[in-house]
Amino acid sequence: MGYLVDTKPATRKRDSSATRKRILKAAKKEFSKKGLGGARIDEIALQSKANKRMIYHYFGNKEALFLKTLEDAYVDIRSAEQNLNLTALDPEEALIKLIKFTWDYYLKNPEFITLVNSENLHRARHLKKSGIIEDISNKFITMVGSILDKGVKTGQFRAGIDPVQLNITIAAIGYYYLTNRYTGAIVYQRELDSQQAYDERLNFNIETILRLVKTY
Amino acid sequence: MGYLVDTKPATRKRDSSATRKRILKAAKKEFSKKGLGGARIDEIALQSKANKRMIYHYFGNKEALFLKTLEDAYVDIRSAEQNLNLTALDPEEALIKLIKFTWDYYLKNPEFITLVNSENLHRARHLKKSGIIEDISNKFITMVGSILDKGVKTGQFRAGIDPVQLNITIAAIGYYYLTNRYTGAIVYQRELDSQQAYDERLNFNIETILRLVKTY
DNA sequence: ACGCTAATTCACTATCTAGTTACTTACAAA
DNA sequence: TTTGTAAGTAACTAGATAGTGAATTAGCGT
Repeated sequence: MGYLVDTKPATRKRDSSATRKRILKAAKKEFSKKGLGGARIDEIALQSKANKRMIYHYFGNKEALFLKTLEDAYVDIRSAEQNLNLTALDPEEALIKLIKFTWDYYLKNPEFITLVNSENLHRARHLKKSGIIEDISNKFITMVGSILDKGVKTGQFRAGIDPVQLNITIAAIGYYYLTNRYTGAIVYQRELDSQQAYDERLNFNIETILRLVKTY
Repeated sequence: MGYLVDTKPATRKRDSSATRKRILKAAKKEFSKKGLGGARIDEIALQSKANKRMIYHYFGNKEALFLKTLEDAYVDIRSAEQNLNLTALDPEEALIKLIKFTWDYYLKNPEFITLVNSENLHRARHLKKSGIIEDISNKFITMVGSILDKGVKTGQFRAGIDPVQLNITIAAIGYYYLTNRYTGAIVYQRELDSQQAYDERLNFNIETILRLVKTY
């Protein structure tokens, strides 16, 4: 009866990289849900089905695990941005694509926002120790700068816009809406987390940025 | 020698309202610094020089204390906004004044931002139970609406701008910059928390909003 | 088959932490 | 001066929590 027996190679019972991944996945969820202070190592161990001892073995301590989680989050968004290939596009289209991408990324990866918030609560004291962030951020900053330059040359955009301020603004109008949609719904007395509300906000954001940069 | 003795009424050794205030002040500091999960009741007791038992006596439990802290923060910013008397001004001036006020308030009351962030991490589950926020927010929302209406009548502003979206945007471009200035300094590789950086950001924000609403 | 190394487990600790029980004391009204 | 009440204190608990010591075992190269 051997021919009915599962013959695929038994999944490794010992697999450090798989365990690391499970831990990081669970850590991302736990830290983003409860913040650094509220997160529990025992919960991460439980959710990742890893022994708690392994967390300390691979990552050292809670704060180091938090930093690694954060670094991974930044690496992920920055590499997704690079894949957009914005520099090849018409500047206005490139800008719209960037706004949409940023919005969609925040919407589909809510952990990114809450992790970053948590880190800012601690005044970036973990990220300051990290070397990798600066490297991956460099390309991203120059990208928006070259979109702006191109737009100025074609006469579509005004001259003299600070690309860093623009970048911050593009992030801000999406990020703030999404982080604060829960208290926002109470303060503004309006449903902010339906698909329709999201669509309206994205359109408003595109208009905000285009009016800021375009020559009319 | 009696005439040199301190004759003013001895400060009350028992003063419930003073104790409540000390507790709330310490709670605001602790919650805003470490978030709901990271805050420690023992630390609040220590900083407020109140016995821990009094915290439970006056506020019930940690989460209820957090809610009260948050409510006070909202009451404070909303009443400050009311004192601006924006409706009497020229619409463009009113808008600029609101942008400046919002920016300055966030800058001078950093606890507001971190408390709101903490509450949003918990999906506003505390504020949802609060009745007072909706009441104080009402006037505020209509205020921006009437500034916009007035501006449309005088021909200074475009018609059809959603006052809630505008409001969210005004908050966003200030709030995001300030919450995220710590990770932002690393990502954008630029000092974001100097007085000069603040001034530049405020000017950029005013331009962003005016370009969004004005007819040219 | 053997033995080395790294992955994994288990049991443990010291400390912390939200919340409580039971008590003491200051103040003010009578 | 007495006395009821509310303010305040101290000591405690039960459970949680980050982190560790030491043993066990799976898989790999030889």
